[in-house]
Amino acid sequence: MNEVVVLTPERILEATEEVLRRYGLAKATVVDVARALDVSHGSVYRHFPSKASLRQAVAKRWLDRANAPLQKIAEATGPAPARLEKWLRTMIDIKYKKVCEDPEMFATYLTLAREACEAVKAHKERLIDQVVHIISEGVKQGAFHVADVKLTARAVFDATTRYHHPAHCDEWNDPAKAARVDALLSLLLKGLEAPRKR
Amino acid sequence: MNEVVVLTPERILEATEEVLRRYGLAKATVVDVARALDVSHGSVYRHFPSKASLRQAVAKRWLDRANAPLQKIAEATGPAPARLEKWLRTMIDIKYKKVCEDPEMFATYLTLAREACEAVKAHKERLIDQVVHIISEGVKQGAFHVADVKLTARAVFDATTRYHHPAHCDEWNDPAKAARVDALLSLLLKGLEAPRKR
DNA sequence: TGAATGACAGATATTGAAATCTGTCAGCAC
DNA sequence: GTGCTGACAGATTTCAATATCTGTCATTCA
Repeated sequence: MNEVVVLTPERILEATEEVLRRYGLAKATVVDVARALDVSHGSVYRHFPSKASLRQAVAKRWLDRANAPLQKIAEATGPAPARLEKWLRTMIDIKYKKVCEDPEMFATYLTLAREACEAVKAHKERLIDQVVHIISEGVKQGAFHVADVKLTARAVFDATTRYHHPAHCDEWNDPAKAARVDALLSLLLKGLEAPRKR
Repeated sequence: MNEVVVLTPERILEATEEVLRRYGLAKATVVDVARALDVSHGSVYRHFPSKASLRQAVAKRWLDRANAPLQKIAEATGPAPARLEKWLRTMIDIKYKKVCEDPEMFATYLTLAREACEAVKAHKERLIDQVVHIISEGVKQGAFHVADVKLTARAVFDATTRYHHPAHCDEWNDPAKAARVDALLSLLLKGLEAPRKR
């Protein structure tokens, strides 16, 4: 129907990511995004009220993409301990791969995420809900012995911070990383599986 | 003997801390330090080869002071589980108090620590050695069941990162912090105490 | 009528000249 | 001789003028 493609938020986000990739976070301007789309920068403001909101939307997209594979694991069936371990390893892997593949883009998204702290909070909550889901199934299965599932899920998430929080990404190249992750996960799973007494 | 107090590295460090406190990291200059001591800035360079080395020395002093109370706990006697818990809680408290009492100074030391990453590494190693010490006593006492003490000590240290690493200090005001720390420590201690099978 | 434009004001970033700082060293004082 | 000074060169930071960007809106175009 249209020869001229309509300007949608989706297309703008696409273009914004491209511009961020090319120019980097500091140099990327709304004018650049508009130029990439061959429209005036005023048009971009028709879809996003501010540059900040545009950046937030990009951050949100990124977080959503990172979330998808984890959601799948959380929703799967089978013994909870193995699933929790897989979930944690996958989260650690996703972050590690992101930073390896394109460290500059990772740094860009990191700063973006800092700005969009509300979106990050929501993202974290979703992740913790997934852990809650796995752990509560583990309790039902009799594999885990846990007093407060929500609190414990947070504890598991917190305990692995060192390996999934971007603040620590420059330590993810430690050659002993694999062994250290193994030790940590083994300790956590032992703690979850131990009959409760504390 | 001397009416004029001699210029020692110790006095220079003292003055440097004072200058950092007054002017902040960005504005503190070697000239300021010299002025505070009422000497020429050339004299400072007689004791420290560069501004960077002076900063590193200040960072090291700070880390050493933070280390002292923990060292004491590690060297104490008694049941290892309680001692480990106390050690971890003390580490968490020390950091929290530092950031509460004087957030600006904390930020200053944080940046200083970033620059002196070698000193920080050494500091961390000392801390982990303390955890190793406590855990290995726990194993001797039959309270802990652990395959690789060193690796497990690192795992415990890593697991608590969220509550002692300065990168996360802006989340230390969470009202649920106490409950979350409790849950985390309880999980870790359960993991250490559980008969090993993994 | 509804999307897009482009000129505009105020905010933010860049730039280059001037000021300040770092690090050195010949010389002074004790 | 030992420890300090103060002048100096080169590096870094500051500051203010200039350029660019953000966000708005009256106007255009289909």
